Amino acid sequence: MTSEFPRTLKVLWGLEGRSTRGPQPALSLDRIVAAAIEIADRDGLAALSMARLAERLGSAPMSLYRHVANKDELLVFMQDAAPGEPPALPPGWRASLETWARALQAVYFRHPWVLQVSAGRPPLEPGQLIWFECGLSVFAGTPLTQRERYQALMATLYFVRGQAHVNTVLLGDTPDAVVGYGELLSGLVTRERFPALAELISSGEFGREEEDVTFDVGLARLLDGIDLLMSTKR
Amino acid sequence: MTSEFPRTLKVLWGLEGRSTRGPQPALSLDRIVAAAIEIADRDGLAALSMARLAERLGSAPMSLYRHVANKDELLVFMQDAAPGEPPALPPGWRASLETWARALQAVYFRHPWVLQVSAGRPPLEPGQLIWFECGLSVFAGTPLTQRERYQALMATLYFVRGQAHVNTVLLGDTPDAVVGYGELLSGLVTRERFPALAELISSGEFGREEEDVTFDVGLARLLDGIDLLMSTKR
DNA sequence: TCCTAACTGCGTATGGCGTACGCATCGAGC
DNA sequence: GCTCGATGCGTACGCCATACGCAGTTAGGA
Repeated sequence: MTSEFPRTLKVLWGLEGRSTRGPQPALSLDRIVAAAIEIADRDGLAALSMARLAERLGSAPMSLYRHVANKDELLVFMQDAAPGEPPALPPGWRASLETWARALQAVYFRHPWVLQVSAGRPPLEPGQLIWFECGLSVFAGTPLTQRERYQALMATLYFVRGQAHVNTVLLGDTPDAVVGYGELLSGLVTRERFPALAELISSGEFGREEEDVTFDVGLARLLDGIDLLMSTKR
Repeated sequence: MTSEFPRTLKVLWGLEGRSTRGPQPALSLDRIVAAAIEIADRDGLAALSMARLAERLGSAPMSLYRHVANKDELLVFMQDAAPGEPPALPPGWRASLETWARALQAVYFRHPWVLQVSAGRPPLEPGQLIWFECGLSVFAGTPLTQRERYQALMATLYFVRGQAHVNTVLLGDTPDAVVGYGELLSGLVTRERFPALAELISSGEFGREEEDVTFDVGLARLLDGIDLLMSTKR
């Protein structure tokens, strides 16, 4: 039955039998994945090459392929390991879902490259499913149907991923790139072509916040909407 | 004043003067960008190489660099051109914002690679600002402050981008990859380790929808939340 | 005890990629 | 007709993933 699983999944779920023959391995999958995550965290996914990874591990590039089928498989292993354990949930669905969303956002900010790897299929890795399970458990005891729970969780996931993607992958995590943005923008935005945008800029409330609360405000709106659905069913 | 703009922006906003000297250009920026978008649409961003692009245009790879500084600049030009014109908005903020969100979603589904290019800074391209302007104009006449309008629009943007990213970039647009997913999943998900997930699966309402309405349902929840904010201020 | 077979590490080589550099050619302005 | 900037592009370089095969190591079976 487990023979129909691809090799990658067998390894992830610990279904792979291993013989003890041969020399003591100097490399291990765990060491490789940990080092790869370190590189991707610090220098970005583009800086992660098999050569650089091998260099950091003190081995030759081709040695990695004894433990990893190819770079894509390595990315799957990294994606599975990066999120770690989901958070402990407080009582109440709303506080729980907010906790889940903030914890997931923290994962994406710690490991922005996770948002750049493509799985090509729905998640089957244990690291992904644990988070999915944790998110679903939020709705235990609520009047939502199974379908509605799934939809509410996916809406939250979409929002969190979108926010993290825009603020880490799209814009980069360097606030240096934003210096001079206001000047460039006002040099391009005319009141005739961009009336609403010009009004936003001239209101002075655009980008002037000490801390970006857009995530909090948007998440609160989404949770309000889910709460409204729940209250109509009680 | 316009001299402080980087070359890329000057070209995009039509601020670049061009001399008429020299031979008739066989290539043009528009042709290059259009062909690049075609390749990225059909075969994905990974399949877009300068060599392949030149081949499609019937020229040599290095000829492209007379019109484009490098591949990153080409991606910026593509990103600016891909969205096209924003939609015409119906009356009413809610219908307008929903129209804007659906139109944006359609853009991301037509050009999934847009979600994979990194700008590194907030948007300054005219093609991006037009959509931003259109989105902001939705809130004209509502009681929301400028900051609240910005936050509501960004929340919608996050949701749309997140949904599109998960369903095109992360999962791929090939539904073939989903066949056998349910079998693999139920082979891995045990009721002990994944109680909520197991209940969702056994409810039979997981992935059984003829058409995925998760986007519509989630968007409705978010709009409900924005509506609630608005009604408290009236 | 020794053989054998599995397993590890890795050197070499190939094909693709982005692109720096420089040369030949073209054609409008003087 | 000369000039000078613009265009097209051939060559070359360094980086990338990785196919292939060889050599060294070690536990289990004879």
